[in-house]
Amino acid sequence: MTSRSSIKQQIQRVREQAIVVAVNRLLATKGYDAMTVDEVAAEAGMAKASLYKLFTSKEELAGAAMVGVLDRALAFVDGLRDAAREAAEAGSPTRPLDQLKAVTRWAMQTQLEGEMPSLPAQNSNLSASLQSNDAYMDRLIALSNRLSIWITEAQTSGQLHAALPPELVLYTLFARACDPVVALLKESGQYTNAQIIDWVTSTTFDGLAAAR
Amino acid sequence: MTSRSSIKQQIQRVREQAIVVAVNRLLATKGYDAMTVDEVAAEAGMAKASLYKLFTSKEELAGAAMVGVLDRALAFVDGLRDAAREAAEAGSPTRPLDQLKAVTRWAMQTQLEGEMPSLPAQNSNLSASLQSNDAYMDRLIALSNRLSIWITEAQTSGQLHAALPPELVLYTLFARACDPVVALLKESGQYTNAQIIDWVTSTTFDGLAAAR
DNA sequence: GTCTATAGGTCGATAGAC
DNA sequence: GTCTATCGACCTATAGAC
Repeated sequence: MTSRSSIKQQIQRVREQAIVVAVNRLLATKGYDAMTVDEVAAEAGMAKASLYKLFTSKEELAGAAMVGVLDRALAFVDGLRDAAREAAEAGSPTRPLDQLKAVTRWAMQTQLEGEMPSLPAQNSNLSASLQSNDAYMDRLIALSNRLSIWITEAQTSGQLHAALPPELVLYTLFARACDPVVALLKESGQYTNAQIIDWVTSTTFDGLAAAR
Repeated sequence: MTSRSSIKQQIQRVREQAIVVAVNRLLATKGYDAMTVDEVAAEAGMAKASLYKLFTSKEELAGAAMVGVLDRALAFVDGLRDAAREAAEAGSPTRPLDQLKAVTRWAMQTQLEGEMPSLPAQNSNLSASLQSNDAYMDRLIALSNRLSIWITEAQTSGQLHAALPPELVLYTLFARACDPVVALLKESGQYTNAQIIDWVTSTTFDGLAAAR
């Protein structure tokens, strides 16, 4: 009995994952409004009715995809933190500023790979739905907290402009994660991904102006 | 005859303007997808059918609003250019970098006033429609050209990081004109518009990192 | 005021596992 | 035979277009 139910649950998990992967790609390529639930079902290889057994609305689909990226971001951040801890014990501490840069680069890489889902900034229904989505909010807050620690440390140690509100720095990092500039440079087809990441990271932290 | 027809044309212009103003505000507040043509007609104070006599599609409405902002941007840029010319003749030249900063501040101010229409980055139909809209493309190119002159000058004179492709700088300025960070800071309600503009301009040109 | 297409959301028939 | 997962077909509201 338990094994039967466990197998069913496994199958269900697999189908859920197929859906989330499809949603992630569609959100990354077409955006929320242009994405239709029919497309999601088709790309996940099942009927729309089956999809609606697992997710109750289009908004919930978006929420699940966002939970997915936030989990990946948290895993990356925790990896960085652990590496920094080891490095510190080995006598070569990591600067918080470099951790923030690494996260930024990870986000841009994800975007360049077409794996960064992005939602419309202005959509009150969707925003409301996300804000009442506990799985999403927990991860968003967890990620914000981890980043805020590095931001504050970098400001205290004079690596980040201390006059800026930490909030502004945090928002800026989130905004750069889906910066249209990255997509525009990629579309131009003239630059390598590595080049794009270097440049946009550089403008984010050091600005457009020449070194002073 | 001619006067009657001219009056009709005047009325038509007024109605067109009412529509464009409505579209501009709706695009700035709700975005393209959430904006309905019914709302536009209601806010412009006319029946939807009348609206469709003047604009043949929702995409054309968006195009007209974009032409509107681009015209305002061009007017602002030309004002700056003329002022700089006079100042130069009076012996106090203006740095191209400061011109670019002024344009950035103007764009953020416009956004904070809820007058910056913004379109979804990813919407192939809309993009295609805009790219075949001559009025829009002419102005976009005109604005890009004027900004590119300043960008190149600022790079040659060492005010802007010369290793960055001018294209990247241009894209970044356009992106900052509808930067979500501005909206987020405004929503937090903790800062004045002037403060927000100063901070975001500063991060755009000098970055998040502390002065080197 | 009407038409129509689209897309979010539902339902009942079917099939396969036990 | 029952139970349940699945899916094609369906419904309906909305919004663009005339």
